Amino acid sequence: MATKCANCPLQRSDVFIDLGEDEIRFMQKFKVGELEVNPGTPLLMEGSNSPQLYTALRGMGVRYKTLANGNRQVINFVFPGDFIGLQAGVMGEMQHSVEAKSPMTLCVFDRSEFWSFFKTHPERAFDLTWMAAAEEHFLGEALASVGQRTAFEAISWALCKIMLRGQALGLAIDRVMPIPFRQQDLADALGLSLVHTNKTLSKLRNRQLANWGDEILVVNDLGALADAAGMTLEPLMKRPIM
Amino acid sequence: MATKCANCPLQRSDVFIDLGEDEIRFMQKFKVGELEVNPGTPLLMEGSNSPQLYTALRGMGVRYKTLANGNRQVINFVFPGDFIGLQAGVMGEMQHSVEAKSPMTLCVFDRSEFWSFFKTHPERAFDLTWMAAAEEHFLGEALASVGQRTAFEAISWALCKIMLRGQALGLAIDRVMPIPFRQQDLADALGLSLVHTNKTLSKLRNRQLANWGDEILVVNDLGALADAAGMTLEPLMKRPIM
DNA sequence: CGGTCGATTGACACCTTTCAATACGGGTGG
DNA sequence: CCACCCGTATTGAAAGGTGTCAATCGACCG
Repeated sequence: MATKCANCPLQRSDVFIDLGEDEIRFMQKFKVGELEVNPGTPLLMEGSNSPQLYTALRGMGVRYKTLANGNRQVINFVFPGDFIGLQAGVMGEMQHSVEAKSPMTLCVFDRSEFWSFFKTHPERAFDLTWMAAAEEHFLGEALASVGQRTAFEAISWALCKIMLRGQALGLAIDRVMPIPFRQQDLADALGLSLVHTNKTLSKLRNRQLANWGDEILVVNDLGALADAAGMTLEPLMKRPIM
Repeated sequence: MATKCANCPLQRSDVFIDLGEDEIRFMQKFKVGELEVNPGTPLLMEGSNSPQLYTALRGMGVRYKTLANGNRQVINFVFPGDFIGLQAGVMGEMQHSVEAKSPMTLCVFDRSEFWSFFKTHPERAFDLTWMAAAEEHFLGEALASVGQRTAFEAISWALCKIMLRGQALGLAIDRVMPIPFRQQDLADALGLSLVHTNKTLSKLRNRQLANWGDEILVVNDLGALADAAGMTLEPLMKRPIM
């Protein structure tokens, strides 16, 4: 049974901006179904022209690009509340792929209705643009991490970011957060080799900054981790959801 | 005297989608003036809440972030037609700075009118979202370059990208393009040291792939350069302008 | 029980960074 | 007109962070 938008589980989290009644009705009309997938399932492929757009309700995944030489660049990690397919919606085709890394539940929208966002619901269109700008912001930070930080700092930064989102979403219970990613995913996100990523993770473990193993991330002192990353902890902004 | 939108020089380039008459009238109302700046002038600062948004009419610049350790990450290069300040427009404040690297002419818009895009001109709002998505796409590619390519490949990629845009915009005359950037700018964009950037550039020069010096970039064989970068040359999409 | 996947480790090669020094053009003040 | 300073580009040498190669180990699974 598809979840009703009125009962959207995401609305319970206070990192998301509350939708008005009218907006909820509109999204409900827009929603064509719900999708449950297993880890490893590809949701969108680079170059594809998918008729479907998604909002992640539960579970996690990765966005990535595959290069000519076979290398993979993980663009970022997908968490509940993330909108998937914006590029396909506005530009016609995806520029990266999206794959589930844990069991996921996704809200499915019909792309052909996409334009009606702009025509009839300007607030929703604005939210969409907001999300695009937020993504641009994140990618700018990621670029700075990959470009300017050492492996140690970059990994600290990434784990910090993940934990922050996890806490905001209620996925982290008291500094402990389950994450389905592999070390290779993190390595591909930061442009590091798997081996070096592994060794750096164990260094973080030795220094009691972060402990990631058995699909579980533990961070005792977020502040210390952020220091190690050379970043400043900023409170997350409230975000809209689709 | 400020240029009239009806005579917008950008509209002459065929990389940009033609605006309808109504749209031109609307943009004209939105436009509050024109700004001419010298190289080195900061246009927007990270964290600022600028009341002004811009479209680059002439000249080039850079977007960049400054990290806690003082390092600088150049997010990308600004060319004519680029919209500057989207983040401030939708999220309230800029997440990166923008600085002119050559003399620039900018179209100035009033941010307080920003919302009217969405309320009264859904096509314009859509174009804005399109541009945000395109930027997201570009940043994804940049991330892949910095993360997965060697210095030699990354620099080839960057010069290729620059030349492609230059040609599309008519800034490149027969494989020759003036660019006001410094080697340090490119180094900061790709996460490389200045010294290594310099040496890699001279390697490109030796191999007759690209010659950048005296503020001029010469690329004889774009295909060969793209090969060196391990990228595939794709025709630029037509883009909207604001 | 063999086979696969992910995590871990050690050794070694090498791409990049850092440190230093030189060169060259443009601007400025004496 | 010349000395001097500053930003940018170049080069050489040495140090070091990361990548690559290889082997081991534990957990899960048919």
